[in-house]
Amino acid sequence: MKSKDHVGRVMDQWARERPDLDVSPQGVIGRLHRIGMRLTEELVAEYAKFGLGEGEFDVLATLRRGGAPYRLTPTEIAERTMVSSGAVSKRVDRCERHGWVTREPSVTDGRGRVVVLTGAGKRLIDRAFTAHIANEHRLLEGLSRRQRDDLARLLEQWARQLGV
Amino acid sequence: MKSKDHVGRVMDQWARERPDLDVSPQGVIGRLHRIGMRLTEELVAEYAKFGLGEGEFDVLATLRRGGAPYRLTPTEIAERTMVSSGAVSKRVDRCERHGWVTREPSVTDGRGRVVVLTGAGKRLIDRAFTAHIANEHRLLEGLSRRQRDDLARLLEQWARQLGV
DNA sequence: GCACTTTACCTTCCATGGAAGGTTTCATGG
DNA sequence: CCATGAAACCTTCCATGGAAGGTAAAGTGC
Repeated sequence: MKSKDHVGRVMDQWARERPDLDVSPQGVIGRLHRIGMRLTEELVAEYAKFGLGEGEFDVLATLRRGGAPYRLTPTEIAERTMVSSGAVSKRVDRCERHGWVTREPSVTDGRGRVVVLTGAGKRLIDRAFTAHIANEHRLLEGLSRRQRDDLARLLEQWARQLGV
Repeated sequence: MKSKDHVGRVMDQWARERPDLDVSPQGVIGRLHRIGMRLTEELVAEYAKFGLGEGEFDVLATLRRGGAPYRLTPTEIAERTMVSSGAVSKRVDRCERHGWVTREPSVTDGRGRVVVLTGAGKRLIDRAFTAHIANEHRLLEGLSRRQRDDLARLLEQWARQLGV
């Protein structure tokens, strides 16, 4: 009989204290939350090795995976990274300060600006992303190939249901 | 042919831009992260209906599920909620200001303090937690009973591997 | 072509959490 | 018993993000 994980113990406590409630959703949501916190810690530690915070990594990776010529508007970046426009402004500020991106005026819209990845920014994110993916492989080592596929499929369906 | 979710599209972009990398972990980690962000938004919105922030909810729920007499030290709260001792200090400050908890000196340890749930705090968290669980049921509606069980099992194994 | 509304981006203010350090108290070895 | 180190909690400082509001430029209706 293997011992419970943290969330299993929490669920037992609630079953005792609030037997009127079916807390089974915590088996999914509680664990997802807790795993997410741990994963974030681990990923952020890897970004830090390259002098990057989570926000900066997100901006550079979003620009990079968009492909040449590596240009996106702040609004596009906000939509793709699920943060507010204000957060994008500040993230781009930090990237700009380090010389990883520049801001250029839009040619088609006088209000618009375009965020452009610099050569230095591209070289940095290419190195950091390689390490990032290796790190993600490591974090998934505890699951078999089959289990990862099952998990990805279940999460994909759920993500689609939630509209994310 | 169903269309891809957001993370599926991101993975396609990386496959094109960085064909040298196996980005399959993102199928799990990227989706988990994105679902986690959405879930947090939804849960926080529910807490707010009771005048609670995420931190306060966490503190009150942790005290409540510990059972009578609803007393824990700040260190215990920090361990159970995965935040720093400084964060616990501030969370307890806010709960105390609202009269949901009190701080009492420890009888056995002159350095120690004990955080105690008040009657008002217990009544509040009991109402809020009932709504919280209903909310979690709603957020899982898109998955079948069988899928939720599979998901919970996979996440439990992964959580144990990660030590969370 | 002028008012009005909308859009895009940025700035300011506030809330929150982590890191590091301070204070008080406890435990331990001599 | 005292000195030293450890533990518990809190406070301060800093980083970050959201919300709300400001500014500039488009779009729209007349």
